[in-house]
Amino acid sequence: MLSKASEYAIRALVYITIKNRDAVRPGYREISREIEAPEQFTAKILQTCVRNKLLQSVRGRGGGFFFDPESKPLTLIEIINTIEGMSLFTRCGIGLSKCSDTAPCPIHKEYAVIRDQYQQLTTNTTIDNLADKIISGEGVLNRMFN
Amino acid sequence: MLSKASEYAIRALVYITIKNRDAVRPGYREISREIEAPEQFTAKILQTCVRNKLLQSVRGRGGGFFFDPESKPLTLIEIINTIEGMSLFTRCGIGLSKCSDTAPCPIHKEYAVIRDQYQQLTTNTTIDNLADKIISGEGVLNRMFN
DNA sequence: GTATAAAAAGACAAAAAAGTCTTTAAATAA
DNA sequence: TTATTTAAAGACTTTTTTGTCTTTTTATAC
Repeated sequence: MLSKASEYAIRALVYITIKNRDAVRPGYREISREIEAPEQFTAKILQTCVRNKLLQSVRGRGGGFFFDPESKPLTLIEIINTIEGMSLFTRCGIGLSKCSDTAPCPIHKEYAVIRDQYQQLTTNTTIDNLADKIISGEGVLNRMFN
Repeated sequence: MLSKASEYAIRALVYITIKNRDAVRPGYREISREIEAPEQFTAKILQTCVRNKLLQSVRGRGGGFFFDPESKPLTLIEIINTIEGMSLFTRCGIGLSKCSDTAPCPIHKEYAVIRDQYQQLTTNTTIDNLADKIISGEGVLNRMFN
């Protein structure tokens, strides 16, 4: 299960993407309100994204967050890795420190299948994919858009 | 991802099962040592299991933990539910409070598939299944058994 | 230039999870 | 009966995660 920080990050970045498509650069107040996440905590998470070049920002009047239109699509796994690291995709299913294909825990194989599927999903899904679904009405972020 | 408490619980209960098959009722000191988990924390987790009737114990000299041989096989999901609840199997993939089939988050369907597979795995896997694998040498708990 | 509006930064606080310590209760062996 | 061994119980501590508050920096508008 993702940390709250990762969840907020994904929701925030989807929101930013949607607004950017209308040439708007939202600020963290608006973002946190719309994705229903704590304001300052959202700000801090977005700072982390900016520091790690997943996202850009401008300060001052009329500032806000935005994506470089030139940059390649951002995958969920990149965000997760930035916010909480990769342990979700590497950790043993029952917490053995030295579980591996050669010395597997008794649920290793079955767990690895599921864990790898999740890794595939987060690798193949981009923030743009999610934004598309919101805009097409296939999915919901929280509030409605207009 | 499971909490550490759930991981320790599963490992401890597998260990107890294996020892019980040799008519031995291990204590929490031995258990925690063998599964490489903190001693008192393991004791507390086992207490929770006993209180919730997943497991039995006897106090005093020669006491320890054991399973009622009459009781039906214990599944992983029962243990997880006892230790940390079911949120792992119900929570939205990006943390939306009101994500559902009718108002799905943009990754709802794909995430639900994986989450349900994990639920199936933990529902269909019993502590005995894991113990069997250890004994047959297909899997490893941590130290070797003899 | 000055006021204003925004993100950045960092210290701080609260909550949750993980882990420890000490005392009590219960069972057995002697 | 008494000593010993074991689990139970509960208070306590530490660490991690989550969240807040205050100040600083930077950009823009006037």
